[in-house]
Amino acid sequence: METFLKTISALNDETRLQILRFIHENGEVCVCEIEASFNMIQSRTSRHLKILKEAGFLRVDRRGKWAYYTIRMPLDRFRLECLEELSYLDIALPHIKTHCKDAE
Amino acid sequence: METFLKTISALNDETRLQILRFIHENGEVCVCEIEASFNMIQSRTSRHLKILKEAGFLRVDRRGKWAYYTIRMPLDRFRLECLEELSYLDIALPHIKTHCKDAE
DNA sequence: TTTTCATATCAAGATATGTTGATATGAAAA
DNA sequence: TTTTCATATCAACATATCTTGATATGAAAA
Repeated sequence: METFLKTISALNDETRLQILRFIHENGEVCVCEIEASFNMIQSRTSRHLKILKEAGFLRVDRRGKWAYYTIRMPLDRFRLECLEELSYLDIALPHIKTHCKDAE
Repeated sequence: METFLKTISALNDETRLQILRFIHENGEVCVCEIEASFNMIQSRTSRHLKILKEAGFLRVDRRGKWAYYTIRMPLDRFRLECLEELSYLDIALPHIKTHCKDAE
């Protein structure tokens, strides 16, 4: 019950649905790429990623100064269904951009 | 997107998950039965049923003074998946009771 | 080392959602 | 008709969640 509610409440936000689908489509992305692509402030980006991670949708890989997020695999049946349903939705996603010094 | 969020947010509440599963298990129930079984005040019961109905999970059938709620059929794939996932959860459900005058 | 950069966390305010008690509606019983 | 009962809705308050700006952490660069 608790786990299910955590999964559901992670999906209960338009921004997170966009981020989740963005990662699903772009593969591994770092926080600064989401920040730049969505034009969102850093604390907000970080918070949403944390919620998606703790709900079991994402995993992080820290390399150097960066944190790379990907869809956690394997996903259980229900989360996979959610992701699939998400992929059918009419969501306007930004193109991937970056602003890390690293990339200049 | 809007529809998906409505579906998700309807599930984002422990009370509604209990009610949804209660109806799934008991078939057609009237508002007063939920009220009595869950020992909940009427306005609260009514509000949650409305949210579940507007999210596409339930349908109402009004007969005389009573309103009978059932799982809406057919359910689309995603809502069905949610319902199935719900059926696996460890949720303590009350036994069905009634308090309608009608039943005395 | 000190500085810089990417990310995480926290506190405060804004907004959304849930609960309750009171009232409205509408159908059947008296 | 008037009353009673089942249900719906509303207003007020309580609680949860989101957003922002400030600060903390930790790794690489200088």
